Amino acid sequence: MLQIYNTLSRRKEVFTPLNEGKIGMYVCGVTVYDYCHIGHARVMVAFDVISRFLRWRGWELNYVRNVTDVDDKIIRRAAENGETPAALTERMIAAMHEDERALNVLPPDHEPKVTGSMPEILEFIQDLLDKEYAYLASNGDVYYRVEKFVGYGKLSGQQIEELRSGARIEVDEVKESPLDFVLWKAAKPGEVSWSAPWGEGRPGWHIECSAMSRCCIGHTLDIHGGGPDLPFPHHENEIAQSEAANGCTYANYWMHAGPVRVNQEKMSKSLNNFFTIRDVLNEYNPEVVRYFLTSAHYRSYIDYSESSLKEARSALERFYQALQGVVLLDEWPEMEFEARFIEAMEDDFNTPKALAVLFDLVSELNQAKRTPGLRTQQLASELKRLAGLIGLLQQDPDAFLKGADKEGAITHQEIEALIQARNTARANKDFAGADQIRQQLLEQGVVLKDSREGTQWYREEA
RNA sequence: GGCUGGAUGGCAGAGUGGUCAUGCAGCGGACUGCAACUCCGUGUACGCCGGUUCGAUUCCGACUCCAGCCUCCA
Repeated sequence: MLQIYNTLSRRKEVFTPLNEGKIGMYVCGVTVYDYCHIGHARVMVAFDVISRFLRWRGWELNYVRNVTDVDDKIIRRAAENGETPAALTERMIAAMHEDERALNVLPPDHEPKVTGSMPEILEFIQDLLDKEYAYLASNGDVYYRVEKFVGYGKLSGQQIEELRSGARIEVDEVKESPLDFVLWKAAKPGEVSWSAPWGEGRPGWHIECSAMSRCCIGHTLDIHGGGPDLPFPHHENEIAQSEAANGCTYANYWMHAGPVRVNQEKMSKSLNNFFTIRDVLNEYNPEVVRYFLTSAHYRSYIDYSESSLKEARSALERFYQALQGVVLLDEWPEMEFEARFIEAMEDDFNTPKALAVLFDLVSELNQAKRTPGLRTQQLASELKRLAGLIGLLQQDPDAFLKGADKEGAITHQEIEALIQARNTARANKDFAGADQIRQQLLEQGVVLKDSREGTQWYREEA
């Protein structure tokens, strides 16, 4: 029985989809004016884990994640770079896909863009105008009439009176109420724009998600997800738009990932304290990053630091050391680990709990390895299979542990040659010479393991 | 100020009304020529104060502190 924490009710609820066996899931994606950072990676990985698990459990999932490719920041950045907005967004989308592939994040079923969804957006705004939930202001903007929507603030627990008293007073106010938000921005000279019955311009931020989720999934979403900063105002505004236009519940389960922090502060573009995914991947194996993001529950905050990445690396080393040298099977009997793993995952996708099950499996595997045989192979096969359900441990153990040859670092070939020299020394009982070679390799980050089958090695960091 | 969360052993991080989380690091031992890996063993953990209870880290209330949102932000 799957339970999901619903931001709307602030508790775990038993998950029941609208249509039996099928799930429509919409997740707010990225505004593509810059490279993705670790905060983005967290949302990508969280919903990747969720979507993989839902599918494996037999649900037919329609996973939609949008791309925001029209926005003030994009226009500004493109102008700074001396390129067109389209050229900028195209580059950033390609980079995003590259980052995702590195992190073993599977693509969503649909990835609609704002620029590709203009008819749906115009239709949606027209709906809201017709129903008088929207109005055309004197400057050509179209706004949403927030105070007409009963229940505004229900997702984030906001009271409309509190919001009103706290609202900023803006100069040159053309809105009926300070709470109203923009659905359509009238075109400024020289900016990209589209024509609409009410005038040239471009869509506001929130309307795209209401429009795209409606056309890709339907009036009611089973799951709507996103980052930690989205419940207010973005998702609140989406609810207002969609429920006013469609006359029914917008989303049954709201899921929000927790923030990534750096030095006790949220990592964000506005604080400029972010690490891009590609920066981090320069230093760490992508799976280390994925493991790091999976090692805490998706809703809790997580601290990005060198030590937490190192720890993730150590944990993965334990997994891969256990797997190393074991021949995997195609078939093997069922094991109790699966039930425990599923139980953890069905408890609001509790990956730390699921990983603890895998560590128990490793412990049993290591014990079994003392008398190698079928049991060892079965345990190793089961480990790789269960870890694969959340996108982990699919690399070749040697490839992970030894790492690829890098510029300026000692190569596989050089390492193997030194190991041979050392083994010759050992055979001649020249232990001082052998230890000198070991020390030499250690200084380059290479650790040796002697065993009956020969000398294994791995890099301390990859 | 309003709205949400959170406080667990050296660190990371689950969880539970009364016997084990788990990982990393540490310590002792086994294994090893020495190591590494691994195995065995090892740690007065649950912010503070009250209450409910035979019993609370776990339930309830107050307090303190921390974070997120309230402005573009995953």
